[in-house]
Amino acid sequence: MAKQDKESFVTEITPRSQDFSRWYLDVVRRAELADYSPVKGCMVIRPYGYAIWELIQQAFDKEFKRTGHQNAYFPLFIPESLLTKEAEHVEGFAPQVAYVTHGGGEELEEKLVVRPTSEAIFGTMYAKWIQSWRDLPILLNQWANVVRWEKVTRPFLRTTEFLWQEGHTAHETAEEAETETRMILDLYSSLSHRVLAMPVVKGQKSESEKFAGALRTYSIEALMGDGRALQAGTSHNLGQNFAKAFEIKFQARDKSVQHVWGTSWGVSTRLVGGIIMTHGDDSGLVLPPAVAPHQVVIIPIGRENWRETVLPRAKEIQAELVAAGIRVTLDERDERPGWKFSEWELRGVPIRLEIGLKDIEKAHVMIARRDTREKMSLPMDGVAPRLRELLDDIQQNLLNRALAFREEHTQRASTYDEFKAAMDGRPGFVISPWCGSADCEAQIKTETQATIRNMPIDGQSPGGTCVHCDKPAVAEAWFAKSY
RNA sequence: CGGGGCGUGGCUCAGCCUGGUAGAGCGCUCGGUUUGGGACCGAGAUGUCGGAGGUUCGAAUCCUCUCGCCCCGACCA
Repeated sequence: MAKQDKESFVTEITPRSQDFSRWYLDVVRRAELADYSPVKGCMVIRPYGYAIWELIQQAFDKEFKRTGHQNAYFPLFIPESLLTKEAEHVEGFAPQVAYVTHGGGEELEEKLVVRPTSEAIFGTMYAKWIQSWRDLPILLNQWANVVRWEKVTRPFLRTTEFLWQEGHTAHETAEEAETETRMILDLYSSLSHRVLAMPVVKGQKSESEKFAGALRTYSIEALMGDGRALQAGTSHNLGQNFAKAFEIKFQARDKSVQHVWGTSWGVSTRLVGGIIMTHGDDSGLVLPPAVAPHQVVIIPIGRENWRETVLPRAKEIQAELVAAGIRVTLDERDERPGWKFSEWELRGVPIRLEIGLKDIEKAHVMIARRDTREKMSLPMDGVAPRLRELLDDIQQNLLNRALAFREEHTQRASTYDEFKAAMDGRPGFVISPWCGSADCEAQIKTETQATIRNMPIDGQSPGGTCVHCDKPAVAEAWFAKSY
């Protein structure tokens, strides 16, 4: 706990500048987003945190459906033999897999793995369902929990069990699979910007960072408030790797028998952590209106009998806002207004609406926006459409602010000296040409802790030589220390 | 998994070195006064001191083991 000066109204939150990690944990705890559970590495997502996740889910799910995907549900358990079918896949996930060895009081003949991801089980079922090119494409998604045994965990950012969405598709041609992979990447990027107000860099992962078993992996990478990067979503072109391992075959238009081309892609509850670390400040959470469980909180102000004098009018305004499609809550608890202000700021509610007798007399209300802390007076008449606009403005402002932050924390380096200076200086992205060698990548990581986050698809052509060695560069890579 | 730190009421922590009836602030409950930026007064409730073993007449305190959390590194959505 850190005592604050009088100007920041919240106590028990460590200032960001003092200790970013602690600040993050304080916000998660104080805003009641999540709590530690009795199980190591597993958190309980509390109602407020879960409400944010539900809004994220809704926004993403809508886009998946719009682009032709259907939801389904596949089992939590996967027979060990299935997971081991794709060699690179097993190797990648083996250290993180949890096993079920007993059931019904007896030892199982074949161990079951608790899914760390579901390519194996989707692949197995796709092999049964696909016979003809007419069965393609198959475009499925599932919202599920997965388990990966992690050594170091942090709420939302890395937990042993986490919630996510995983899309699994099968296509007739390589081109279609690549189109799907890239389309999803674009969709993730667009949702990140529009809904989470979290700018991301779209790009391809290096060979060493790609998904185990994929042909290639694309990711969206966001920059957190402490200058570290967060992988916020991945989209994999699986090629025919899983199709061959699971014998997912179909008879093509030319009568030949071929393997399907697969993709898989996912975003997780990690996005909640991304929102916290992108927008939050020393007073707590700052939520983009699109994912704020309460977009407006109404706080009645009054002396003795505010319940009689102010509350009825507050309820009318609440009804007006609800009718306008705004998520609004009225805080009529017996607490002092100042206490409520702090409490809702800590929870990141975008707009606070204060209404007291003075306001009712003048037929206006007091408004305070969370992002800029600006206060203003608005006429009661037409308050709903005005707040609607204000919410849009806050959403846009948060994105702009995050974009500006990323600009300030993105540097270019063409020599290794410049690179190291940049990494030691202002934390953030450093864009540099790279030769494509895993050795260079590994050495840079050892020496600076920075990794290649990705290589932007629409990035500039590199030119010149690798930032680490003197071989010609093959790509322009975005480096950063990452979560 | 290595290095470091920490586990005492819901939260933040004191007490441990030097063993002897478990404490503070905040929060919570009740009553009252209050209410436009985290109010005040009064009265209360809340603890197997993370867990297990040991040493001792006696352990929050000493010893051993163990579990969990945090920070820094190696692996990952």
